[in-house]
Amino acid sequence: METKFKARVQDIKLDYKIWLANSEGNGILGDGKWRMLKLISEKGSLKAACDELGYTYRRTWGNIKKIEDFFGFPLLEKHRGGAEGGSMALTEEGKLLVKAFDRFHSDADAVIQKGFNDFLNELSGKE
Amino acid sequence: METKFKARVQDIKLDYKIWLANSEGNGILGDGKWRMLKLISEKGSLKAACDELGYTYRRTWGNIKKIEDFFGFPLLEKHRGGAEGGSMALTEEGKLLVKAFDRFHSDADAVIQKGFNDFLNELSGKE
DNA sequence: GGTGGATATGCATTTATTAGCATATCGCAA
DNA sequence: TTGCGATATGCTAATAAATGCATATCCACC
Repeated sequence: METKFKARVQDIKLDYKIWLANSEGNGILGDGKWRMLKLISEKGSLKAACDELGYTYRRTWGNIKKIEDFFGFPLLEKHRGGAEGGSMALTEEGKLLVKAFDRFHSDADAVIQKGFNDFLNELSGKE
Repeated sequence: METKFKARVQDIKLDYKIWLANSEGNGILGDGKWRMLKLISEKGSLKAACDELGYTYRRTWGNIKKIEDFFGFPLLEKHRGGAEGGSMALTEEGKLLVKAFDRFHSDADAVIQKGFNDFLNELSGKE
């Protein structure tokens, strides 16, 4: 049985976000900051990562501080000065956090994508 | 092997949102609006539902309009006037949409909760 | 035919987010 | 020892989002 939804189904996109929050419900680490951590690590530089993603250095720096304040230890080694001006790299803890979130996220991606397909089928009346 | 994260793990909460968007990426229907639709249906009234959830009538009305504009047909039957002042009830399409999103959401809830537990264990160094 | 209470909608105001500017610090290399 | 480029941080301006009025419309019931 077809439904009125069928005609619109191909225009429906799915989006979702997962994030960690503190006990007051304030966001600590989510998709955006996670991707940023990975890119900083890859580039070895906060500035370079911000330039690539189009984020402001100021804001991203504040985000990193929030995450580290929550955990109570640094996720990034920061180096100032030198020929290159400075650099950043993930600490061991930073690497572990990114790796764990990677796995979490890719598991969630798969399941949510499948659930979305089922959802669209159900809307269309295919079951 | 224990990690520095272990001491903070019990303070990490998980939150996530799933929503449908149009092709421009604008949000159409997400967790909040979905819950609101269900409550309107339950109460038979937009005003009563807003009062209960603490949302403003003005804003919620606009949200409903956005959803219906996207789909091109109504999800709610609206009645004005009468002894009670007016009422709302889900249309057949509205019921189908809520039901499909219900299933989608509960599937996602289960998997994400499990993924989060695994994530915390991984952070703690339990594997 | 007037009342009450909910739907319907515009608009001004307040509040929260984000962007952007300015400026200080650091340390290698020329 | 001076310059360069990135990290570090305060503060203000611009945007976006939500709130809060105000007001009109509708209609069963008395």
